[in-house]
Amino acid sequence: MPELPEVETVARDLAAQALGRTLTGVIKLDWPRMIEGADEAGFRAAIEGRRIEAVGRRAKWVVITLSGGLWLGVHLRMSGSLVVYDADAVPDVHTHLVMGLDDGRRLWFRDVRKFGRVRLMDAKALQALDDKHGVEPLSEGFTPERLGGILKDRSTRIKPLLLDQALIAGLGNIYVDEALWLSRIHPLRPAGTVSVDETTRLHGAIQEVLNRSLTLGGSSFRDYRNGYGQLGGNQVTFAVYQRGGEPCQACGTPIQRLVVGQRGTHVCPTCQPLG
DNA sequence: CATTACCTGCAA
DNA sequence: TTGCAGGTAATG
Repeated sequence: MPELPEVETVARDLAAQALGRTLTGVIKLDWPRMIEGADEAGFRAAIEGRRIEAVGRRAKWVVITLSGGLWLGVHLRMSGSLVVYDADAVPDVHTHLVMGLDDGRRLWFRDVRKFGRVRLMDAKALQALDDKHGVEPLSEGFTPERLGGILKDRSTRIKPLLLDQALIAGLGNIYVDEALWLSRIHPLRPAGTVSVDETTRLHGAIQEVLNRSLTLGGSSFRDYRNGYGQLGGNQVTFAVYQRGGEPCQACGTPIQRLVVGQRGTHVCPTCQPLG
């Protein structure tokens, strides 16, 4: 899914629409396997009557703070969306969870591929979620030096390393390919061979591609929708992602598609030399 | 480190 | 019909 800019956009959209609202209960739940942290009955009972006190993001999780010390974590994985609709909207077969709000509107979780998850958490589970994720790449703590420390002495190829949520939280396949192109680093480079200059470029490129996408409301490659059900606008800015065969916008060389760590990967062989 | 599994839809 | 899709966890 949705990587950091998309999840952040959804969280902001939900905050704008549902902050202070109370959940009246579960209106539809037809795929109980997506619920974690409680069984179906427990989940239904737990959310009813809870007020939405905050909506934020950690890594690729939307984190909804409920009254009474309970949190809902929503992971959209590949195809999920989390949207507020009016009461008269009719959920389709892919909408697996609908929760009522006390103003009559409804919060839908839709997920064609059913990989997404809704996790009911207490304070301890929330802490565990936080602990298993690495530095937020748009936070003050993410400095070029911090990135250098993550890359240092590692023989792992740079792309799978950047996708490791335990090290840096929120990057996915799109923004890793885009950031590596922008910093002119080949995805197969062993992380430890990336120079200080390149690390500085990569740090700036990661923040640039994420911030650009945030400004445009995220990238709708396929299923992504924001918290209003609308498409994002950042997909038109892709330099390499899903552009295999097209000329590199910097040098004209055809963009190559390869597979790295089982993921489709897009690279300009001229701008991002391997050897 | 690589492979498999989880699911469905869509384009080639 | 086959392969591919933005993610992650579990398993050799």
